[in-house]
Amino acid sequence: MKKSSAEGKPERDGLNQRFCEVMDKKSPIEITLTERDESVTITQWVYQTLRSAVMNGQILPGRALTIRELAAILDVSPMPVREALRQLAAENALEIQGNRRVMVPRMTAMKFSELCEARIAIESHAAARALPYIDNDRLQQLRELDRCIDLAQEEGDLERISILNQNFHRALYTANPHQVTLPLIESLWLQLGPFMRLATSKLEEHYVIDRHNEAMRAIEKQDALALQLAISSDIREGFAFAATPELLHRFIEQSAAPVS
Amino acid sequence: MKKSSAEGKPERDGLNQRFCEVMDKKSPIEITLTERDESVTITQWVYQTLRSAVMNGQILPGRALTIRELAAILDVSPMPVREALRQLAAENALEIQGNRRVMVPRMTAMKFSELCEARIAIESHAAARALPYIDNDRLQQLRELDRCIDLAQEEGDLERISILNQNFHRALYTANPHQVTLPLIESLWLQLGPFMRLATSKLEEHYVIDRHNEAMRAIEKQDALALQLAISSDIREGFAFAATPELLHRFIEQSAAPVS
DNA sequence: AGTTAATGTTTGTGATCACATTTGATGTGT
DNA sequence: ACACATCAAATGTGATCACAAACATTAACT
Repeated sequence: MKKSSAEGKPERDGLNQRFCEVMDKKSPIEITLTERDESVTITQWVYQTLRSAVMNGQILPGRALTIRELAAILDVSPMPVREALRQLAAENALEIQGNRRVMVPRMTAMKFSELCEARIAIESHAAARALPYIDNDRLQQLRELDRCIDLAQEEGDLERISILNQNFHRALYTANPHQVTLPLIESLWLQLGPFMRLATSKLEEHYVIDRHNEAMRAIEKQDALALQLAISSDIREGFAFAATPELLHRFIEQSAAPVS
Repeated sequence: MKKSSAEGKPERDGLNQRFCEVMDKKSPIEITLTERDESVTITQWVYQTLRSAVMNGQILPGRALTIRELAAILDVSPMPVREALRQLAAENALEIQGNRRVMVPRMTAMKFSELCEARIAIESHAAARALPYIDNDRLQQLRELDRCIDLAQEEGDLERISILNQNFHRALYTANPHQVTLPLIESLWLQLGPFMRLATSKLEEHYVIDRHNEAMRAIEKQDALALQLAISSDIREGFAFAATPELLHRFIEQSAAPVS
């Protein structure tokens, strides 16, 4: 089938997750590999893998991504990589330069600010639009997620906090059965990428008011304005660490490749 | 030498233009073909062609699009079609079902409403964010576009009105050099697709207040709220014809494939 | 006659090959 | 020593082929 190398390559045993690192001429690229479910296409698996890598900031901005290199890392043929890259580029997770080279877009302070404000504008809108559709089941689901987040916050499990926080927002917006903005919101999440993780890590320090509880009270009262305010505050305070231009600059510089 | 591929520059597709119609077992599919510039990759040309076809409502929703069929129509190999389809699907212009079949998503009254409200929320935000960056050049450019729209409106050139209207909005939002919402906005435009054209056609009948002029006065005064109001009104009144559930329903039914 | 099983066709997915363009290194000239 | 021309390796694009799953049609059976 797709196996062409006669070499006894290291078998993928029950280990659910491992790391693959390749030292290229440029900078090393490290991607978390997960077991591929046979029921999903290779392209989808590659897409999800690369998406996670971008979201987790495992690929540093400015680094040129080549199809063949990624194919070698993921141990697949170039074809699925090609399609996954194009899809991610269409979602603004990756950027195709004039050279037809693909890379993670570099972050700037202004762009970061714009992304945050866009998140606030769109997500508060999505929340208000979802409000009338929230039934008891959904409310209970949101409460459960909020509880889990609190739990994860006590344990300091940043990975879990980040994912659960996304799930909370997603569960809120998808209450609207005619939802059309979630793909746009997810695109913004992707572009904010590793900074969302930084946000959650800093959130633990400050441990501000639980805006999720505030949001739920607004939902119970069917108060759209209060809900929008809660969501806006949640997002804004999530990135409060970046309010200090100094800190923001440091994070951005950290992820910025040297100007070539 | 260097081509900005990501830029969707408005191409004058009025020159050599012919139609290609294919009668399949199902429903006929008719796509406007334009001359392919040699400096553009085939994939990009296919992408733009299919994108225009979707935007103009030349492909009726629910119709299954197959790679080989489109490849035959466009007289290219299946490969560029495959990539273009995936890209359009990532932009929510097309929808991939579980069957791995691709089609133009069907429109519903509620979805239409959600798309309009999303447009208003995001575009008024983008307008406000662009306001501080609008200089004299940009203002003059907007005035010129507004003038052209008025001209086209007198001539009743719907095609031209639609394109110029998009250009006006684009020119406004892109004044912000750190713009991040334009791709999201264009995704919404794509999803509204043929209805934007219907909107302009109906607009001619009513010929409401020129909201573009109102927007420009707001810009001159640097009045963000007034600008947001003008943009919101422009969008809402553009789809005012759909305010009547009866009319909206007729348009949607018109483009809805029979339930299979 | 209506439902189900079997079969031939179509379609998406993935792999491999060919080629033009770009990249990066090497060598040359002033 | 530095700028420029030259050349080889690498890369994206596009085409073609192979195959399994899905589809549509036909045949068989209750």
